[in-house]
Amino acid sequence: MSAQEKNNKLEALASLCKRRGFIFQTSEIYGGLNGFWDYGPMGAELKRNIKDAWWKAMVHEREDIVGLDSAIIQHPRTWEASGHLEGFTDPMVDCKACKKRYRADQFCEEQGLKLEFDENKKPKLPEGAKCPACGSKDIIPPRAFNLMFKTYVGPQEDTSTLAYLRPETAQGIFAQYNNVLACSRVKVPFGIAQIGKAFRNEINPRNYTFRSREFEQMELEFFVKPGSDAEWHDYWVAERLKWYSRIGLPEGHLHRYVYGKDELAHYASACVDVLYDFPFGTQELEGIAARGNFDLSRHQQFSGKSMEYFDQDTKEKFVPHVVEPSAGTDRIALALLCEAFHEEWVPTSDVAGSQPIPVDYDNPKQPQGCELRTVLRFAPCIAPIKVAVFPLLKNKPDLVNKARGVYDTLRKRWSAFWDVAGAIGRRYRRQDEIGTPFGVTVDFQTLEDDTVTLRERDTMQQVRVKIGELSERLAVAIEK
RNA sequence: GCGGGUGUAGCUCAAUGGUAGAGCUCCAGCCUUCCAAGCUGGCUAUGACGGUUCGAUUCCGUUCACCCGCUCCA
Repeated sequence: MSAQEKNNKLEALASLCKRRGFIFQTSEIYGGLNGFWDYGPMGAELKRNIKDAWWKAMVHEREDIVGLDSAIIQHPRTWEASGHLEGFTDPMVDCKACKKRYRADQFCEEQGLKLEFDENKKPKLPEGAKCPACGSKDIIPPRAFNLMFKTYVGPQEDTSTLAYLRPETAQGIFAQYNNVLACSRVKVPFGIAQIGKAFRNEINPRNYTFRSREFEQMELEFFVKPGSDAEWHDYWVAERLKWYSRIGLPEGHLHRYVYGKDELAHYASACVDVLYDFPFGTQELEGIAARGNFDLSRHQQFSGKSMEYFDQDTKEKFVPHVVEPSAGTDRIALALLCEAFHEEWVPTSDVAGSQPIPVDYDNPKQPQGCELRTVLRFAPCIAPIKVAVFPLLKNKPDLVNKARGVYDTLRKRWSAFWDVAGAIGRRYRRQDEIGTPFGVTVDFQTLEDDTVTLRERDTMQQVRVKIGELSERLAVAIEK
């Protein structure tokens, strides 16, 4: 795909997302706010389905993982212990002459120098630093920048009440590790799962919703016996890839990035990123890290509370090591939208043949005898609406009443959609655009034999099904 | 943060220093026996603030947002 083509595809997708209620710019009426996005009716369903699928796979279908929902604002000491207060920053420098930008530490190392810090811990360039590209010494000094959002707890606004919006949900898990252990009767190896918002004051939000300042994480901390880290890390990488396949991101469209030893944090023994081929590049959806006992040890040190685990079987006492699969809900939502998004030319006459033709974004010309169909091919478990119900004609009360009955039955079990407006073809296409996998139409034959047509989104094929068998038939596809 | 681009209706686009248009969508009605048909009617817009001007959507400035490149992404 050419760069232009990718750009056109993302633009077409963003336009659809707004038109059909998936994603809106936040505070749009006030001109928007950089790095923040809202989800409309369809987007809210989509995200909920992603989170439900994750929770189901990680918590409900397993015996060794329990859930947690910790506060967004934690005690500030949390972030001292986690290292975010100190190290959650990447000072940058710019060359005034050639406009190149560097990370300050890398900029210095490249010329055999070391980034210095003044008495306020503010970074500054050492003597003699110059731009490696053009040799200029006219460098904009490094700007220190902590990515945590600050706020104040209570009426006083001073350093005694300073607090932070969490930059990750994980630390809430570590901080409650003892309580969870005491109440839930879990034994190592076990995990604590959490879904929630996190906040990072990114320097440069980019790529639609990909890098946002407010985002949702789905994190698991899986506590294991020291020494079994590698084995469990491999296990979770495989497990997570299986999950992506289940929600409609096949392994062929994902990539694994295995960190080299020199790229790992000093306490980590392994890290694998799961990447997806977005139109704007191959980018991270999830990081799966083996973090040793760094986090629990740090909280033990900063809180003075023991984080040791006593193994009844072996009579050993240890601080468990942890494997952390940490996924971004919004990034997965965007990946699913990109993966599902298809525009195709569908034939309206024999001139065009019978097969739909995918749109060529470099040359989006309409073939003769065709019209455009936009369709989101979501996996049924992810689709915001599972089934739409239509009476064939809206001015025939018998059809409308009969269809209404079918709708009332189906909506008790799934998110369903009722539509009587316009020609039947138009109603099908509207559902295609929001990715509804099934359409059920009540026609005149229904009044005679109690069968309806069941139309499948991707193939547009229809089969006749007894109303009484509809639910079971849908369940097979939706709830697998 | 730097450089480039773009902001007009829900979407895609047009136009103009002097009444802002179209197509699609959406809503209502009619019609319609399975894939965006047709007819009638309707709602909706110059991102924000300031300046120049008799008059600014148009020119100028500032700002905000989005896209691209650089950069960054624990």
